[in-house]
Amino acid sequence: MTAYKSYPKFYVSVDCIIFGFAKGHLKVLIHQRPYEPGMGEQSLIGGFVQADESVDASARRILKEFTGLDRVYMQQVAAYGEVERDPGERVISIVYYALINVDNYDSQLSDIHNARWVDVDQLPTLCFDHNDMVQKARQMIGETIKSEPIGSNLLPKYFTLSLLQSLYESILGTSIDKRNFRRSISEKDYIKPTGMIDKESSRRGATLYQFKN
Amino acid sequence: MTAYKSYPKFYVSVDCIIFGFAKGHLKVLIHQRPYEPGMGEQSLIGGFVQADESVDASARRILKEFTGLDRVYMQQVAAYGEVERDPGERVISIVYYALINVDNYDSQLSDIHNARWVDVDQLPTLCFDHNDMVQKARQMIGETIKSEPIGSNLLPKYFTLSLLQSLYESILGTSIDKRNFRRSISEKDYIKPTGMIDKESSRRGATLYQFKN
DNA sequence: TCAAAAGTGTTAATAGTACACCCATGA
DNA sequence: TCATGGGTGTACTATTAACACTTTTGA
Repeated sequence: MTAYKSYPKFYVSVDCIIFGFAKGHLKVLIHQRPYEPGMGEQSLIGGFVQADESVDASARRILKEFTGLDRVYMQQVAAYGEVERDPGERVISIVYYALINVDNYDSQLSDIHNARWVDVDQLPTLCFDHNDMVQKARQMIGETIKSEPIGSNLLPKYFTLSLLQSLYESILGTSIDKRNFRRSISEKDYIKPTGMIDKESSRRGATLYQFKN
Repeated sequence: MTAYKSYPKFYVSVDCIIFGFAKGHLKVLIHQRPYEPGMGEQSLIGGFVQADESVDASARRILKEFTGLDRVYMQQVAAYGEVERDPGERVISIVYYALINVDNYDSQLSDIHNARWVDVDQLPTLCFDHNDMVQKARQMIGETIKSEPIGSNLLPKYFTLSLLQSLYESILGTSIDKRNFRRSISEKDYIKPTGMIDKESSRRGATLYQFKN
């Protein structure tokens, strides 16, 4: 037996900040909250931790419910534990972000939940503390992308250097010099040219790259 | 009313990694776990979140119970949510670290709880996932001290540059060149000389500094 | 022929690293 | 007088930032 009986228990939710990259901008998947309190307000994708699953597994389950995706790059952001953060009942939320390829998920699932992509720089007011969560997650990916090739999770298999640069610019919220960017990327040795040429986005055509291994 | 009734609730604990700096080494305050499961095992300082307090407030309360200290520099580390992490019952733990001055807390309180300082590089095996927690927290302060003057929380009011350097070395786990260290610190402009001389730690005497404002 | 995106090097500034000797003092 | 920790500067290397023009091609 344990000595825990005298302590209170709490609902524990998981909120997922699902990032995607489309039309040159970093996007977040949001939907309308389907239940009270705050029904109809804009909300991150979330759910409650189940008794038999770890919090990490809960985040993976919720992501799969909304996207059909498994084995996605996810990281914990933080726990949010203010007493009144949910105006209905006390809920402690543990937040994760996920990076997905917007061309490669089950959009029927997200449609069922009325989810939509919104530009991270033009987020509407979300319910509760969800805007804070997005801001923090965005800072985290900004730090991470400086040292790890997490862009591979957001881009199509083949991509041009210009697209890759626009991803970095969108995540970091800065503009980057093209020559400096290309040099720093080539030094990092994450990507390799495929020999294929993309003719869609320019007349001249641009070399298509892919992430290594 | 809320729609949450069908979801399970969980015990939520807070574990505090209380860092101090003594005898040239970064230390952590640990004690023997006072209840089952794992009674008598070495453990971080922890407790359960109460119904009417935020998780942050819970961390502050626990810190105060063990040290008497208020208004301490604390940061959330992460939430730990594996199903079996506590072998007794399901407990989700939210971890914080705190930085305190070892000369300036109520050691009677820590004595009551049989707490003791151990070198972070010589930690015994702690219960559950507590060693993982310490490792992660230590990485965090290593990152933070590179850009923020958090040393002010760990050092006495007046300190020599040698002591400050030994703090950085202990946190980062590296040795630092004395001249390079002094240059980088003076560029950062965190500290100022007091004009006082410390005669304790050297024959010649060393200038005592303090953190600005 | 021109608009639009692709591609390509050099220089300057900054930050970080390596390295060795003299000083002041109390025991 | 000597052992101990205090204090100081310079050269090299690596990283980052600034900056502009030519190429290709489809419309």
